[in-house]
Formats: sequence, structure tokens, C-alpha cells
Amino acid sequence: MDPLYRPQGVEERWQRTWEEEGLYSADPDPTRRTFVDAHPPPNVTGELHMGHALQLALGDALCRLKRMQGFNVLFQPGYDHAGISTQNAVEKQLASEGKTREDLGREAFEARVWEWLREYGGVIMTQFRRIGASLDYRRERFTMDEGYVRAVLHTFVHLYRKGWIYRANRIINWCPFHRTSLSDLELVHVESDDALTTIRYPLADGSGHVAIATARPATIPADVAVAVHPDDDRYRDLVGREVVVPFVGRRVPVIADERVDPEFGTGALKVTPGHDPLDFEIGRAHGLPEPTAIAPDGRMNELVPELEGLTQEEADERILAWCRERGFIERREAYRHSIALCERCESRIEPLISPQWWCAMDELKQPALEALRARRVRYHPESQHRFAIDSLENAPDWCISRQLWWGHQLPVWECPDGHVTVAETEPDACAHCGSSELTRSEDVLDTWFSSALWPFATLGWPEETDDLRAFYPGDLQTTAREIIRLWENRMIFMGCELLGEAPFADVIIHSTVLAPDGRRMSKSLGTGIDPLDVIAEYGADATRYGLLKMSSTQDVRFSYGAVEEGRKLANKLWNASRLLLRTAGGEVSPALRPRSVEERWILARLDRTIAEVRDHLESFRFAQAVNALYHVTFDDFCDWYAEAIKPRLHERDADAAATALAALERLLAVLHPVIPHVTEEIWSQLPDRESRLIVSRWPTPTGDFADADRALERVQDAAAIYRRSGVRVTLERDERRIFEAVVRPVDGDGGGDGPAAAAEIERLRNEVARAERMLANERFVENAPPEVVAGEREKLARYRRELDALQR
RNA sequence: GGGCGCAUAGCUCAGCGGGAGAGCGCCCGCUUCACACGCGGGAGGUCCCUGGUUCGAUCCCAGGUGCGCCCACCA
Repeated sequence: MDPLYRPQGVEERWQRTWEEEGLYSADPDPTRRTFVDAHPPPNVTGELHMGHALQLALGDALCRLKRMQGFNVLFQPGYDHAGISTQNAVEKQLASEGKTREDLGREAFEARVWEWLREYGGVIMTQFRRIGASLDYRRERFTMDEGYVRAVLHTFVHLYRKGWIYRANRIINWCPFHRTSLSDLELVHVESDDALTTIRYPLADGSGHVAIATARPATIPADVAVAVHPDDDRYRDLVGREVVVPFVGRRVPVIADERVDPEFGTGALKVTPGHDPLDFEIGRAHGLPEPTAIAPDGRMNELVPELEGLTQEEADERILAWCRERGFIERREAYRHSIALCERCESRIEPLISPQWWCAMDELKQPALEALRARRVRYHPESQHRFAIDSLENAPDWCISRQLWWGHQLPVWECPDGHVTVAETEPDACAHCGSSELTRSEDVLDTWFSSALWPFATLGWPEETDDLRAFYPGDLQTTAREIIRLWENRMIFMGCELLGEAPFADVIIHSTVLAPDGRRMSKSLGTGIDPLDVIAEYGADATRYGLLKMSSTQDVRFSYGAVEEGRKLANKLWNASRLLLRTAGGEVSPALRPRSVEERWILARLDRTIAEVRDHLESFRFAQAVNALYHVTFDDFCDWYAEAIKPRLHERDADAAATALAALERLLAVLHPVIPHVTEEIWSQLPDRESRLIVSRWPTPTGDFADADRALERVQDAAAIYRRSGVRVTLERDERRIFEAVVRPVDGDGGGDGPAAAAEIERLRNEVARAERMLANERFVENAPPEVVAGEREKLARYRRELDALQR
């Protein structure tokens, strides 16, 4: 038999078996408690990355624990249609054929996307299986499937009727490449090296000028005012007068507004409401017009005929040249600032005024805030809970419309008179004037609008389904920090509004896995590590173990060492089980028949581990859980217990064999949530297995071996003493002697021997001295908590007693 | 500009009011019949700095320094 455990093959076999035997299935069952993790649906175009892998490792460990605890576990899988991302992928494919989406037209384009998805979409679910995620794959949902579309439209109509969805003409983020609006959350900001030019705007009466700094001369034609801070003495007497906008010669007022930062540039701001969010606000506050100079394609529009069709860079040059000729340029300096890009295509974002649909947050968010404040929903760690509340409190109205071709089309129809009718199904006539000439809005919804319904739309909502009754509200969410505002908070407010109850209780915000060198994992930097490669090399169990071990801090570097540790754990377990199965396998049925102290000890130790690991997992301390698992397996189970009983196993001692199998069984169970495959593989080789480990019961501590637990601490001390005193410990030969020597005092027989006693005496003397020092400190005795002082007294007494026994 | 987090052994990281830890790496010794991907032993630390709280601080508090991340409309 191969001494090396090879996960390849074994893992795939169990993954198939578990799924084929229906062990992941969740069906409504009123007799059982439920546990629901509506797992974040990955982009349908996506591939498994380290974040997904970590998320799955966390969620799956908890789902497996809960399943073993007897819960009816629903681990919900599915995909997100991922509006921009998917459209992007298909447009790229079209581009390679020399076509654009406009060439196809909307309907054909949509058909093309579906076709593309049939061919390339959904590979990620195969990858989810490969990591061993126990999702109920029968229940796979897609945010554009038939039932889901109904849920989305129902929600839109519901919120519209409540008056919370409205249309408004405001400045929004516009991606000139995708030709769509974007929410603030879909942007990335990068540093950009540009130029800041200070340009003179002449006063209309010819008495001088105001100098103004701008990074975007091309927007000058759309200037409608100059603004200064009301307390800025430099400009106080200019307020109310007029200046002439260079290049276009328009006279505009000088106004005062507190939003102007007097520290920046010259302290005077050109107000361009059509092309800047701050200017837009100022413009609205002062009732200024909102001309635009830039078209939706990012080029100059017809506002100034001689600039029409130019790029902004070309327009910058034309306008600067004009100013230069007239001596209007005061200075031009290098300027580094941060600019907004579309997170998908990295085009520079153009703030544009455009009619869009909005979701008002003021009332919608209140019940969600209450749920968070009352801690009916808890983010972990606590710092993220506060952040989630702050974010929701400050959430601005949500721009929910997009000018894409791939997504949920708005259930909005317009008649020739501009009346709007909103309905779940296509209306026959305008709700206002009865016109039957209705045109459906071409806009689609922000992808996150449909994502926000995930925990209940997947259960059949808005129908009153059995699934919905059984599995709503759920329990768990695992996600990354940046998703809190995009998704988690939105699921909470949608759940509270539409179903009257938050959709889950706990949200685990997990660490960000960085590349080993500390940089971000990214394809373009070449720093990405493909989890599938790691799985192929180390196995899914090892990868899961490694990821859980890495999950404790906010940002963590990917560590092959942690994965390697997991691989060693699986290998060690595999080998230990070979020992036990070879000597005891197939002959006895496992039962607790502990006879020796080492047997009582390992059972006690496992009792403790069962409670500890359950507690760690349920409190989301994954790194601590895997630490405990590693050490109980290596130090306690293998290095001490297995070595100690090896002689008896070789002697075919039936009681020893029975207890060994019982102990192994408990060890496998406690390891299963983290390393399910190897534990199931070994489990299946134990005698008389009636069910799979995955659906077996989480062990209950027997609670019978507390004395042995204490005894074994002494055994380990004793081993250390032997080592220190130069006695060579060959476990097979000497183990029982050690156990006997140390255990005897527990049983009241006195103990210790030569070299061991010498070292033990030294250690105890040190302990006694330390305790005496503390107790001699009057301030400690007076001020420390009584239980601490009492504890020290107890320790001192015990050490003295042991010291006496040894010195006798 | 706001928020969050991190700084502990050569590396990656646990621990977080009374003894400084793990894995990997390194050194020494072991082909002991489950495992040499192993076993046993060992070296290696101003627990970032300065103050404060405390009988006692790696741990709590304040400030500093250095990193990282998230958010933000500096024209």
C-alpha cells in the first residue's frame, strides 16, 4: 500500500458520490431545524479565484458542521447574470469578428449573449464542485431565469407604487465606452498625471480678471458661472459681477457658495454643472442652466460648432491655443490627481446629466438599520458591523438604471405624450391617457438590483412556496468587505421591506487573500494564483485547510506553507488510519472500551477538541479551529496515543483495537468540516459503516474522562522531563513505563524515578518560586481579582505537593 | 480628506493582562515493521518606538513611526 496519501482521484470520487447520493439535498422538512447559506452567486462568465475558494471553504465548513449536527442544510448555488461584465465578454467576442453590438441590434445581441452563455458560461460551478462545496446543485439558480425575472419586476413595481422608485435628470457617472450610467460603487479611482492650467476670465466691465485653475479646459464652453467661497476676502467684491467665459464669450455671474474650497488653485471655481458633480450641485442650488459640451460618446458636441466631433484632448488644445494667443494663460503645471474609471473597461468616467431611475433610500433603509442596530443581523468582525451601519445610514439614493443591452429591462412603458406606465406585464394602454402606443424603456436594471433579492428570489418568491416557508429567513453570508454596500446591505433592506424580515443573521466578512509578495492578486499583474492549480497539486482538503488557516486577519498573503500543512495533516491522518485499520480493521466494531490511561486520555482529549472546534467554528474563528485540529491529530492522536497503544495493537488486543477505532471515528468526525474528502475516504474503510461521514452525527462529548485529561497533561510534562534529562524515549519500548511512572501519583501511588525526577524537581521549584513571588507581593494579593489570587494559591499548593512527592 | 486593519523567531502567521508560540526554513541524531511528506532533540525574539493605566503590559489606553486595504465630487 502506498504510504503517501494521494488526494487526486479520491476527492473527485467522493464529490461525485456525495452529489449522486443526494447528500447535499435540502428539502422542506418541518421536523428539522434549518441552516441556510445563500452563497454569493459568482458571475456567470467568471472563473474560480482565490476569493471564491476562501468563501466556499468558510461556508462549506459551517454547512458541513451544521449538517452533522442534524440541521437541514440549504447551501444555495447559482449564478449572477453580471450585466456589464457579461456584455463586455460578448462584445469582445464580437469585436474579434469585426462587429459591434449595434451591428446586430438589441434582440440579436441578446440572443447572442444567451448563446455565448450556453457555450462558455457556468464553468465555475464545476470548479465549485472541485473544492468540495456541498451546495445543493439541483437548486442552481440564475438571476435571469424565468422565476427570477418575475421577482425582479415584482420588486420594481412594488417600490414604484410606494413612491420610492422615481425618474430624475441628474448628473451621473457615464462610461463612454459602454454608453451607460454607473453607480459610484462601480468605479475605480486611479492616480493620473495631468496638467492644471490657470486661465484668466476677464471681468465683463473690462476692469480686470479672475484667474481660475482647471484640469479640463474642454469643459469651458459649458461654464455658467464662477464661484468663490463667501468668506474669501480676495473675491468678496466680485460677487454679483460678471465675467466673460473665454473662447465662447458668454457673460456669466460670479456667485458665492460654501462648497468652494478657497485653498484649491486660486480659490475661484468655474461652474460647469453639465460635467462635474460638485458644479452640478452648486448649479442646482443657484438655479443655473445646465448646458453640456460633451456628447455621450465622450467627444465634443454641437454646443460650439467648430469643436463638434473633436476629442476632449483636441478640444483642450484648441481652447488653450486660443487663450495663449490672448495671454489668458497664467500658468500651467504638472498635476497628479485621482480620476474615476469604469471598473470593467477602464474608460475615463464622464460625469453627465441624464435622465435615470433612482431608488430612494430614506424610508427603505430604516427597517434594515433597525435590524442591524438590534443585532438581528450581525456582521463579523464587529468593526465591519459598525461600518455596515454607517454605510447604510449614509447611503444616497441609488441609481438603478443602466443603458446596457444585457440585464433586466425596466418594466416601464411610455406613451407619445411622455406619460409613464409601470407594470409587471406589458400594459395595453397608457395608465394616464389611454394611449395604446406604448414603448418600453430600453434601460436595464443595475445588476445589484436583482442580486439584492437572492436570498428569497431563489426560493420562489414572490410565490408563497414551501421552500420559502422552510428556508426563509436564512442564517449565513460569507463575503468580502467591498461587497457590504453593494450587496449585503441591499439584501437586508430588500428582505426587510419585501418579506418583513432580514434574510440572514450572520455575515462573515473574510480576509482578502493577497499574492505571496503582498501585492493584490490580479491577472493583469500576473500575481494571481489559480485555486484549481493549488487543488491539483495539494488537493482540495489541503487547500481548504490552508485557506481557513489564512482567514483570520483582514488581509493575508497567500501561503503555500499553510496549504502544505493541510496536505501533511491529510497524509498523517491517512497513515495513522492505516496503522489502526491494519491492526484492528474489519474485526471488531468500534466501541468505547478504554482500559488504560492513554485510552482514557485520548478520549478526553477528543472530547475537549470536539467542544473546542465546534465553538471556534460557530464563532467563526476558523484559524483557531484548524490549529486545534492539526495539533490534536499530530501531537495527541498520532505522536502520543497511537504510539502508546501500538504494542497492544500488534498483540491483537481486541479492547485496544475497539477503542482505537472509536477514537479514530471521533477524530474523523471533528476533522470532516475542514478536510471532508480524506476523512470520508477513511471512514468508508471503517467496519460496519452504515452511512457516510458527511451525514453522520457530530460527536457529543462523553464527559467521562476528565480525570484522564488532567492526567495526560502530566504525561506530556513527563515526556519533556525525560527528554531534558537525557533519557532516550523510544515510544514503542518506553511509553508504558512513562505513562505508568507519571500516572501513578494520580492514582495515589507516588511516582517518579531518577533522571525524570531531577528535571521535574527543577521545573516545580521554578513554578513554586514564581507563585511565591506573586503571593508575596501584597499589592497583588490586595488588588488582583480574588479568583486570580485563589488560583495562584491553588497552583502553589499543588506544585509544593508534587515537589514533596518527588523529593521523597 | 474619512474609515478599518496590521507591526511577535530567517519567512508566513497564531496568541492578546500573570510562564514568549506554531508551521516552514536551519542545526544535530535516527532506514523504530502507519508515515523520511516521518520520528526525537536543538539553535533562534528589545513581542515597532515613546509615554500612560495596572500590584503586574507583547496584550488595555494615548501619541509617534512604518506598511496595507476600503471609502471620498479637490475643480
